[in-house]
Amino acid sequence: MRQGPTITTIAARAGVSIASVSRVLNGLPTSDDTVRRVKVAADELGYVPNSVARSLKSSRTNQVAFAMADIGNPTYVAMVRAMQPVLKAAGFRLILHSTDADIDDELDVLRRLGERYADGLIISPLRVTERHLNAFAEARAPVVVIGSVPEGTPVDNVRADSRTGLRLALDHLYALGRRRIGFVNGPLDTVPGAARARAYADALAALGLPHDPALIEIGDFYREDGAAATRRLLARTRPDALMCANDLIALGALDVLRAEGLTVPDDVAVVGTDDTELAPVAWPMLTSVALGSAERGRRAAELMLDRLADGSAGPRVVTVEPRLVVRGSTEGPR
Amino acid sequence: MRQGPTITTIAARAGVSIASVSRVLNGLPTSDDTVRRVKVAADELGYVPNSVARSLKSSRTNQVAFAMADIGNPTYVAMVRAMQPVLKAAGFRLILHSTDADIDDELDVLRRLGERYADGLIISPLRVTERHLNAFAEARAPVVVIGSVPEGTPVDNVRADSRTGLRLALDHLYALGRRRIGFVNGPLDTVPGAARARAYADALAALGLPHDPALIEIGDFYREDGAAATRRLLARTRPDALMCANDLIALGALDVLRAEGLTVPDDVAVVGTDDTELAPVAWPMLTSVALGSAERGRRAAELMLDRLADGSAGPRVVTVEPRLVVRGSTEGPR
DNA sequence: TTGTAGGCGTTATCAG
DNA sequence: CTGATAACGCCTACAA
Repeated sequence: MRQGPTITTIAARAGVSIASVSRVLNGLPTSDDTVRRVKVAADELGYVPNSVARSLKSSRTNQVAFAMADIGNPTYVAMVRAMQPVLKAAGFRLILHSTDADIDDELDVLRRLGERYADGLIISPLRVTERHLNAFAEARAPVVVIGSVPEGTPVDNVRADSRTGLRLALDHLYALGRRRIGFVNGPLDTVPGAARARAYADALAALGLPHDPALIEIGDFYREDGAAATRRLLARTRPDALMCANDLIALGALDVLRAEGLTVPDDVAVVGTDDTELAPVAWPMLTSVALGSAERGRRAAELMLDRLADGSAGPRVVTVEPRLVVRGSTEGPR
Repeated sequence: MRQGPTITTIAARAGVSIASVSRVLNGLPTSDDTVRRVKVAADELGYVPNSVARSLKSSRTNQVAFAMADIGNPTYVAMVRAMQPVLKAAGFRLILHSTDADIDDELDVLRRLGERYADGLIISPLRVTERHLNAFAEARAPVVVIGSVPEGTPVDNVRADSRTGLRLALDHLYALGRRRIGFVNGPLDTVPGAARARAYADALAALGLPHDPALIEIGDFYREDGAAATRRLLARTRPDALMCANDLIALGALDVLRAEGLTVPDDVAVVGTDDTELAPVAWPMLTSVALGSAERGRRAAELMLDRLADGSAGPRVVTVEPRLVVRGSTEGPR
């Protein structure tokens, strides 16, 4: 763990100037003899270039940061997992920020971009406030947002298509003969909560089903909240299907339905959202709307790399196609 | 996204030298007037210090890297999640490396520590080879290894205690009257695979149960492999309990048992290992040996911070206490 | 082809 | 208390 050699060390050892060392190391035209001596010296000393010095000179860190609410959430895990190989292949390291969806924390991450510790930031805020929009505009490095932002926001944007996603799910339930399709959503002031509320209403309308407020319940995005919300919903009405705003909520719904002695999917079909790794673990396995977390992560990383290669293009919007993954919680037992 | 101001910009604006600016920014004794002028200028310009330049000067990056096989694995997710707040509180950023358990990749990460992009590396290799040990010795920055390393390896080390963990599990099964306790393990040339094989044998011996090779089967650490291994095992013998080397394997076992028409836990009790977030999602909920992934992550981060604060101490070994989390897959159907 | 020198943005030392 | 100035390690004109 001794101190590493620098080009100065190598220059001394090889009997050449630091400029020559730098040239050899960067493959610039140099005499064969010099090349040989430098390579030998560098090899013997186990030279590894100092990336900090390089960054200071080049004002490039080869690091990209990703900020999300909670790395424990399977959706973000899927994103990270998909970003990683893209960034790595391009020679970038990935820095992870967990913000607990705390707005000040998120703004702090954006402000700190000014420290230039990363070349760009991919961020997936649960809520997008006015302050976020300001911070996006003021950001000192390229920002890619996962989750919809208003038209005209000066960032690249990767969005899910909840609208089509819920439409797929409700069509599927309708085709199975379900007509009283409940909806257990997350908070309406979050990006996904708001989007999914609209999407549910639209899908009902498209099917010509009535929009019955008794069939809608709201909790937070976790299993316990989903369970509690489902309990409240069941206390006042009896759906034949439950659309859930994410997989954790759906797990909570399964818990409650089982506790109430209702059979899934015979009595009540259940659909989750996000198609996380949890969906095929549940029993019955959970039918879920895949909003393409992995692909959103991948696309975000690609947008970032594009942007870093050529900063001039206008803000781009990429929408990822949803897919319905049908499993036992809607298709019948087993 | 304009270029950020530097202390030079501020100095000019405040009409003082860059030295004074630096002093004010670092809270060193300065006249009130200078302080005021510098702060105003810095504020107006939205100054944010450049961390790269700071790093070059201080040879500290305030970054810690974590290398693991696959961020999709819930065990690593738990570690990352636990490291994050510890590092963040100490002002460190977290860099993530996913190596796919590729040895060359892991060695590369170790070698690149010489680039000084991070102050230290936490690594959790699935296999620890001779080359790893060499690389640990040669590393240009502090290394903390999660997973056992041989005595005398010059790194801090956080280990799980599979031995006690499996002992807890087998005692539990024994107490429930199970006597034919099968074992579905992962590859024996991995750190956890080897440890768990020994631990299983020891636990059997302690209970005075015979070590029957027919009850042991090996696959990889994934659900499909666990299912296949369980199928092979059931084809030749009939256990009344299955100990599984991780939760994914246990899920595969549940799949196969269900398919065979066997009831869990009545016919066969099932125990997983790692107590991941998947355990309480399965049905029946999975009893699992918690080897403290989160705590191992937390402790590793703490060891790293200690080490960075004071490099002189000898290599330390921390062992995390296991815990058996009992759920429906052993205790009876709810 | 090679070496000298300046600069990336900070911090820290040293005179004044 | 303050300002010049020299590092940190690297890259790159520019000059030889």
